[in-house]
Amino acid sequence: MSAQFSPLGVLEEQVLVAVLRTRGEAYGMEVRREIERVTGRDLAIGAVYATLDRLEEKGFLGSRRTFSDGPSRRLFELRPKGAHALAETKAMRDRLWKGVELQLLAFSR
Amino acid sequence: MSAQFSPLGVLEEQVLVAVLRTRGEAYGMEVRREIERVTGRDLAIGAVYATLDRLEEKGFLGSRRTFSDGPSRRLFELRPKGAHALAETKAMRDRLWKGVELQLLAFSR
DNA sequence: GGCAGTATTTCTACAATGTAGAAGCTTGTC
DNA sequence: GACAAGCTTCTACATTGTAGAAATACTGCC
Repeated sequence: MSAQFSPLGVLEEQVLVAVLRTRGEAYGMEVRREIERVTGRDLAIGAVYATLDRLEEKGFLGSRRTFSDGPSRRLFELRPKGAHALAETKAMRDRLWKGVELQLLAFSR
Repeated sequence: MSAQFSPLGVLEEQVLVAVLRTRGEAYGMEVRREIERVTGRDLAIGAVYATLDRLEEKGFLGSRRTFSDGPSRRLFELRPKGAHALAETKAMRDRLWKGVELQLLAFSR
């Protein structure tokens, strides 16, 4: 029997999206900055790396080192498996939220 | 200095939305069924109650017991604080995803 | 070459959230 | 009162999230 899909965690999702957003520049510090820019959260850097590591272990991300210029970086890139997880997570949530937004607004009045 | 906003967890959000979706019928078993219907996840019932409890502790939900007909239920309702957290969580994520959706599609090709 | 400063990653320890399943309570039925 | 059905509570544990300090490597300056 097939294991059912389990959605990404909140930070996992944020990190994965930030990797997409920073295409080609997706290394730890920059991912952290991107999340800070977009969401306003200033995460501890350890939180970001821990998550990047876990996503790599799961095969959602790949990484390689750069040596060329400046300090060596660990560049991450999205893998198909990660793209899939991201899409599923989003689809699941869209289904959940469908029609609820208005209700939430109505509630807030 | 004000503590920055920290988004709801995935299950926390699902439970809160399910409470909205099942207005007036939002008790543990029904919330579980609603999440199952919409997302396809069949959660252990313990997971749902643990989350409901935590959300109540935080003041995001209120609950009261029903005695009238059939087995006694614990009915939950969204509180303003919960509605606020839900809206913030959604807004933060919408900002994050803005413009990325297409990129994700492009990636999948 | 030694030093200070900057950028980045790694490590360690812990807190919060998510998960599962069994046990317990109530009500209705026979 | 024994049993079944529906719902909630409890206990124990796994995964994810969080923080900050330590380590590493490069850069420019003297």
